[in-house]
Amino acid sequence: MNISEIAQKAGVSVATVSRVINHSNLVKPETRERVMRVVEENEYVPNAIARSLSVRSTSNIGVIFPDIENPFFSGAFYGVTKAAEQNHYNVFFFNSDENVQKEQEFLKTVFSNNLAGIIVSPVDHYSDTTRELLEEIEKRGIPVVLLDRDIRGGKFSIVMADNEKGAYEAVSRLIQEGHERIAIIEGSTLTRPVYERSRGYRRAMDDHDIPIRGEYMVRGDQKSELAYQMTRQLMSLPEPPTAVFTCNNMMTLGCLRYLTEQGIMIGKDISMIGFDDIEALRVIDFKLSVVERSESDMGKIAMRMLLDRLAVPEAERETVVVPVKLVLRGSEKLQKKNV
Amino acid sequence: MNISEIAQKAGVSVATVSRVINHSNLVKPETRERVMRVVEENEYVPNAIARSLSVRSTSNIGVIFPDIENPFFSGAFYGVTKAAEQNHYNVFFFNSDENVQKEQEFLKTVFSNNLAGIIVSPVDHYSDTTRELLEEIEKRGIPVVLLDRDIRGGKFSIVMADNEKGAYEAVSRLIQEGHERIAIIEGSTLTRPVYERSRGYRRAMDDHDIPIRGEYMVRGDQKSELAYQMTRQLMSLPEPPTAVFTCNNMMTLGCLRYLTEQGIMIGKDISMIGFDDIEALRVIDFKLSVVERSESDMGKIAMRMLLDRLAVPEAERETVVVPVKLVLRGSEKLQKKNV
DNA sequence: CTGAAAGCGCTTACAG
DNA sequence: CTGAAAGCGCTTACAG
Repeated sequence: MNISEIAQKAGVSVATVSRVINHSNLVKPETRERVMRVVEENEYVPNAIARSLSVRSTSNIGVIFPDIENPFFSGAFYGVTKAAEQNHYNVFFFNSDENVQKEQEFLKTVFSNNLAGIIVSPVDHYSDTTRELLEEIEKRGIPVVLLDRDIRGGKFSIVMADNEKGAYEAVSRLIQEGHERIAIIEGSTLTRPVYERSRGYRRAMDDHDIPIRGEYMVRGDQKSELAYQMTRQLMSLPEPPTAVFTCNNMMTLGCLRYLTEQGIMIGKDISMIGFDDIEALRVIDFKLSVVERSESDMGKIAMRMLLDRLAVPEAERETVVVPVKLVLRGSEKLQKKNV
Repeated sequence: MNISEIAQKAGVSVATVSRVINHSNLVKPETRERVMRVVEENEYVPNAIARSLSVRSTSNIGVIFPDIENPFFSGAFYGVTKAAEQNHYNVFFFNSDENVQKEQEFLKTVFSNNLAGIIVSPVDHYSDTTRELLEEIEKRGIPVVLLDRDIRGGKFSIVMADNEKGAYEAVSRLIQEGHERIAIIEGSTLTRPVYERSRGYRRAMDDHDIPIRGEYMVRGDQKSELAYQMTRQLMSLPEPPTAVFTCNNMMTLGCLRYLTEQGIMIGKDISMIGFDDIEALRVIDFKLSVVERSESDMGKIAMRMLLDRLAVPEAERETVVVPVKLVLRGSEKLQKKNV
């Protein structure tokens, strides 16, 4: 069933049918009624592909995240789909797997798929190629909104958490508990959130006149496995840290795995605060203190920003910072007083 | 940059350019070379929308899952995107939120978006409307693959876990540990996995001549919150169960939350086995025994089945059952010997 | 208010 | 091996 069959059955031209289904107001009420009846009787649904080709844009947006299995991203993705659905947008999803090449492959399909806009968490803060691709996309009138991560030298709309503040408060708290030997597991510095969390760490240390020791700043890659190894490295130091701040939830898990395997008790033998809450641990009342934020809100806000840009293309790029909250549950403390 | 500009620059017709980019072999090598050079110089990428309109199908598949934040589904989704990417398919994602209406809304967009195929975990096993929509979709030549859940009276390809066996083994194990008062938190019976897990429970009880007590079979809705309440109901019974089997990971979390809040120790005061592993608990060596399966494999297999159907449309519908594994970590036991 | 016609950017029988 | 032309199903100036 296509538009010309409907036109024929309703005894009008395809132009008129098109006007009716697009709610144009230059069509006589009786005509509209007649057409609508035929449309309903035949359960006619216009072909979105043909429409897209004609108007040269779609109601499809693209989302490119590095790791959909990370609860932060699945939460943010949920927020995006929710907001998209309410506004009658469809969403394409691409998993970049923390791989710049893949990300760029996906970015190149934006044009051929005529996407209306994209939401991206770029893999590599320093990738000029990604930045150029994103700029090219914007130049062609397709708005880009970054989520959580941004990119050096770029001037894009972005929604992010108050990373530095979260880290600052977490580390300050550890200091208040009497710690000086505080480690940070950073994740690759390729991302801005990690950079800001690292800065929060350093500022907290500086403000409390605690010297920063290079061997306490280790670098993972956002994933669990490397954080596990980095934790082993930290704990093998001649003078191991007495507290650890981990920069994201997957790395928190890797760190916990090592400590658990070694029988090092969290909140007893070592103190710990992680960035991002971990539902399963909260549920069983495992005393992990965390910096938390609302993932799904971040997704909704990103979609909202995209819609705004779509409505007013020449609007200013904006930066939205969502609040974080330090939730203390006990792991920031130390029972053995060996600090 | 479109096909006719390329044709002009290369001094050939658009038909020839089309043949070149589609790897048709009826084009002279020299011509092909000349065209390819122009294509590359101009970084020409064909418009996928126009191609779709012309060939009346796309390289886009749709995925409709009830809850992307559930690690089972985000894992399966990861598998789907991975396999899709390798085969140059894009994926649309819809979150049905365990809501039949939303699911059906999405299903209706399949035609207008010219999807090549869809992968679905239907919300309601008994929804005739959903079944009819899926049948309509197949009738129009668009293959449907169900993942994890199926639908009554439908005849679709499906990939699922060996649910009954998993439940049977879990419950049998609890019985071996000496339990007779074993509860099951079922989730809505609207889904087949839950139905099969329930059957595994009953068969295990029957095989060991343990009478099944209605008050021990309670019904959640796949989500955490209701499982929490059902656990409270169970534990408030005059004769509360001594062991619990939970039918999915979200319900396991809800159940754990209640027990933890009440200070009921898992593996000490009560025994427990859940369906689906929970990474965060494994990492901290929380002794939860579970029935595990590979989520991402299920996603990959679903995509593989879809591709097969796309390649051979008249192929038989198939059912793929992926294996499950009972992983015992201690929560199946009971330290207080009050069984 | 309505229709005829061109156009969106491709593909593909058909003819040569 | 190659091109002219029709067609995919819409939208939208243009003319009336």
